[in-house]
Amino acid sequence: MYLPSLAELALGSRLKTLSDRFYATVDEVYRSCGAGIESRWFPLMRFLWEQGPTTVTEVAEAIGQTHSAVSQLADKLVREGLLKRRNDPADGRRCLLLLTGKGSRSLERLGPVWAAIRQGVQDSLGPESRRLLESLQACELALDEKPIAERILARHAALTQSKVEIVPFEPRLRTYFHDLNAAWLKKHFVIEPIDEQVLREPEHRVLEQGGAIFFALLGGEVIGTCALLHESAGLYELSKMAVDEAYHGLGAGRLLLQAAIAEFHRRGGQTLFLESSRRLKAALHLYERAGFVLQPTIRDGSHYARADVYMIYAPQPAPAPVRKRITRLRSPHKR
Amino acid sequence: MYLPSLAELALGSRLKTLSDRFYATVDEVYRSCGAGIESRWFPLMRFLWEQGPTTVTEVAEAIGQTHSAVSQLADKLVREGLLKRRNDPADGRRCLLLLTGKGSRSLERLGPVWAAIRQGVQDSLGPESRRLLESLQACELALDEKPIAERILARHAALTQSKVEIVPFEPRLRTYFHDLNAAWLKKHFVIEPIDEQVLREPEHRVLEQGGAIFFALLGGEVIGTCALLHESAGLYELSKMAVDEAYHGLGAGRLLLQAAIAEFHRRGGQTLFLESSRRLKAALHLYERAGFVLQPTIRDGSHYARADVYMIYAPQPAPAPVRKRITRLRSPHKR
DNA sequence: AATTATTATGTTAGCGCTTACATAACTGCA
DNA sequence: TGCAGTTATGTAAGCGCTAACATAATAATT
Repeated sequence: MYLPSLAELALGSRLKTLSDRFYATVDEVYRSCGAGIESRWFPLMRFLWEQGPTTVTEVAEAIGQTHSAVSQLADKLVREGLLKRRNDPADGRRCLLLLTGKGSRSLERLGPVWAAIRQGVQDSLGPESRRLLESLQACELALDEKPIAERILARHAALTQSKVEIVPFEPRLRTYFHDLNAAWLKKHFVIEPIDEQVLREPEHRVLEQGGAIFFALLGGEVIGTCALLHESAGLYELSKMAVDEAYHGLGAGRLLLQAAIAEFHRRGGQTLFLESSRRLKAALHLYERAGFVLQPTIRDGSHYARADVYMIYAPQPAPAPVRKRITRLRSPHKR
Repeated sequence: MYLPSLAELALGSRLKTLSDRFYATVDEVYRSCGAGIESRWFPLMRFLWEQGPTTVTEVAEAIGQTHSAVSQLADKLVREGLLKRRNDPADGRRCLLLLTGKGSRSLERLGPVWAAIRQGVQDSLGPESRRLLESLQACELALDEKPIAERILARHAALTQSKVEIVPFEPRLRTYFHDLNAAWLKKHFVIEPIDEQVLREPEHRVLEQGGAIFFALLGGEVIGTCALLHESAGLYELSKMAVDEAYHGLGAGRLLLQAAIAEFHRRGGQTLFLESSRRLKAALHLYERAGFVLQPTIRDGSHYARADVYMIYAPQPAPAPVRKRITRLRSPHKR
């Protein structure tokens, strides 16, 4: 699934889809049971059933819709013979909606169906059912309290001031090194044993071997990381580069690369390479712009099963030296 | 709010509303930031940005939409100049969607906006943000695994077999006596001190005073309750009647009333009365059908501030005696 | 009483999406 | 090789809802 990776950014889309699925499910049940009503009619009809004749606007507020929606739905239900409209004697503008005998009778027969729906949903979702309802209510309250747009714009104003900051490894950030990398590895490939070792013991596997690790911070939050591995004298590997997907586009990747390259120079390195995969288009683009040059072969003795791209850092316009032994490019895993 | 009381029955409706609110919020933010894109375009564009040129169907699957929706959205984005369509050389049926330069540039500028959206949502929802996302994912997985409609229909088949069952008080059910009543009290009124006492200590306040309590069970689950209070010699009060809103329509209310009335007779009671409120239309209707008759006055020395209806059990067609002292009917609380 | 707001509702155009269908291109098997 | 089935996509009609407007009744103010 792609949408979950976008977290808060695609909530509208996911909620809509889920909503449609619930509507469709309930409609299927109603059809199977010969209920004679549709899922979208339910809030209106149920409300009238409980509360008796009610004006359009009151219903609309109760069921969280616009008055237009209620008015139009009412027209349709009148045509179906489930509803009547009646003028409010006390106020000529108002229009009372009330169930007809047929409407009431339809609902009265639905008791067992509703119970079954509740139980069926609970069966399917388990304890998640309760949690979803609680989250929903909390969100509704939060939205009512203060429009989120305000907070977002405030955050945006703050963000355009603040910059992504690059810091070196600290023990308390170790877990981020693992989690940020595990996210993209799991999404696109699998976590190979060598990955797990490096990610779990960065001090031992990276720092003590003469490498370095950097983190990208935004407003104190860790949003990305990358490692410079010391392979052998003068030979370094750029690896374990990861930026939280929700924070792509802030330039964190570019800054991490720059930091790693600066460190490579500071340590007097001679060759800096990286291995990657053609599937990671955005990353490859980033590497190119930072001065890495695509090699026509994969690296001899590659560390990773997923590697089908080999790049060498060569900031000068002159291309980096090409290795003699030519290996056939592995084709990317076909989906 | 009315919809939350429907719990699992109105999920579609609530999710839809929430979805629309998120869309609207994000659109407002995009407009304020001059982003030049709309919230509904985001999943498609972001996906193309990350993955490069992709066919319509692949995009549709990734972002959880139909191919038609993607195709139509693509047309619109092509008109906006953000997208290009290109024929797949390898397969003449396919159509690759890819961002134009303008499209890519629009997205590249959005990094800080996305970060602000994430942070803003988290600010507003607090820890609920994470919980909502987790619940969402769990629901999506559950729906994918097995269609809920099947389970609901299975439950429905079982329910139409099984019946609502009425049982007397047991200590282990004490909490239901409280919770079921607290639900409607809180929804329509407030919990008065006398309510709290009776609900918290039913053994002391009801049973030991010569009263009785009944519960309605459905498939072992407690869905309703009601109490018969012993007021004085021969005088009983029907009170604390509550049925879980999601299980209205199964006849639990009627059965509870019948049980209480039978108990009243068994104990040789002479008068059985109840106090209620005009706002509880459905309940009043139920009382009438069970043989209670509306009195023109409220009860002298009423127990409850919310009471504006006084009914006496008089199963014969002959009306119950009317008290002498006439008190003005309190008008219902105007909303 | 006359006026100006406010409130309640219906109406219209349009958006986003779906379903159902149509069409074209590809695949596999006899 | 040819034909049936499958796959990828576009198109049309329609649904549910919204925003924007129109209208009428009521409430508030002068």
